[in-house]
Amino acid sequence: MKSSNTKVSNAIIRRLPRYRRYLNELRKQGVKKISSNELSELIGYTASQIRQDLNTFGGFGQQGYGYTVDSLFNEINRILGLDREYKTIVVGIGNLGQAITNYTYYYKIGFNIVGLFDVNPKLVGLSINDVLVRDFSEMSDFVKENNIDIAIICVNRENAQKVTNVLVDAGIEGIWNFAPLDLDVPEHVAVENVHLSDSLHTLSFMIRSNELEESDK
Amino acid sequence: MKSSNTKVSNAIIRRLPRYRRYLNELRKQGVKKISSNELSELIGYTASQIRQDLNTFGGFGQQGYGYTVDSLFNEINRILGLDREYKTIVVGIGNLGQAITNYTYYYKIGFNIVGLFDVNPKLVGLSINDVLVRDFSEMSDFVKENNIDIAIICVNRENAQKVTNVLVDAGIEGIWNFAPLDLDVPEHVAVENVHLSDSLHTLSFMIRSNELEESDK
DNA sequence: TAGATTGTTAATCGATTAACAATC
DNA sequence: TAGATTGTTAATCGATTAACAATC
Repeated sequence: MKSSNTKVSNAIIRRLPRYRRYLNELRKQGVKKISSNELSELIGYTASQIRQDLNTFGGFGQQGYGYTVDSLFNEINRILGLDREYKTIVVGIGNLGQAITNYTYYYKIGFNIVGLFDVNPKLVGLSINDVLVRDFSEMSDFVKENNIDIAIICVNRENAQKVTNVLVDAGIEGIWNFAPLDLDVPEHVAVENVHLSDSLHTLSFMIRSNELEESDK
Repeated sequence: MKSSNTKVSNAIIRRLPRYRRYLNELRKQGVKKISSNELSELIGYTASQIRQDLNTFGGFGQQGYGYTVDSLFNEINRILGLDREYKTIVVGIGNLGQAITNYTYYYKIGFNIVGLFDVNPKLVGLSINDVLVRDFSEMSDFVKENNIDIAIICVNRENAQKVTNVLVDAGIEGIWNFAPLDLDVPEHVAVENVHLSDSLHTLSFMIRSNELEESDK
């Protein structure tokens, strides 16, 4: 594996989880080996790009043979940091927060939801999947005392930066942000945005483009 | 506005909703005019890129003055296809489906949820925001009869392609896909994915990178 | 060994940035 | 008019693709 301080381009990072998804499927189907050409057919990236991408992190293949599905899958898991567990909290337990909590709880191995926080007294005291909803005022201490790695932000736009500041001060490592704004954080804190509005607007753009193309004919 | 068949790069498309978001904020704050330099400061793209991006669609500014916030906001709305309404259905009314339904209903003007579908008899017959949950078997006819534009797919991985095929046959224009796979659709159908797993794995990668960098010092 | 396929270098393509003429 | 700032062309940079030598 190459030096960790070689900055990996964003384009590659975005492709990694996709490689993982397809390799996982192949693995489940019992496929043992795959060549960059076969993978290309499946994923839709060029074989050349696949080889380039993988070689950013190391030589995982074997000339004349291809890649062993299982070991490549494991390598990518390791690259993605999925070979460990993350202590995770959710902030903002409204509709979306509850759904994301359940989603993460049931489907995301390694991301352990250990705390839920909200300001709404109607929610504080309730439990979701046996995890208690605590008052927001307790969050800072909780993050420090339990060495929380990741916070999932599901509060509204207006409060998201304030929540973020508290999390950063308490030593959070990563934020999965569902609030529709770009958070201001120091460099050592990772932020991944899920901007649902932006995504829906992108869909709208594509539909409009298709319609224009149709009417051009 | 330039010809609609000039293919707009994906990079630009992804930036458009972000322009919209910042312009909307400025508009709400009562800001009347803005230069590409000021906008650059705010959004974090270079002024040059902003001018390039906007000029892909037309000359919306005025030399020596800048851009009028209100009219630029309106132009971008139009470019994004947000100057119309979309008849929308949600397929798969589990936890995530319900959350997305509520989210879209309350926050997304123009995306009118007019139908909900599921196979679960416990859900069929219920209402969310006064919209009835119907059995999946009724979906195809419903889409045809009501000229549905957009379907939001919140079913599981296993059923997502099957659901998609029915939607495509019924004449859907766009799909907002929350299932963790890449759907196979004809070219005239727009698909926008929200791959929550991929997003979380990207966050994991970034956290790991930061940790490696830290330990390198 | 011969064939296959990777790993890697070189070429190409596209996107971003810089520069500046046009013009409000 | 002078100053400011866009719109647009040219230069640069980075990412993708092609080619092929290395090697299993």
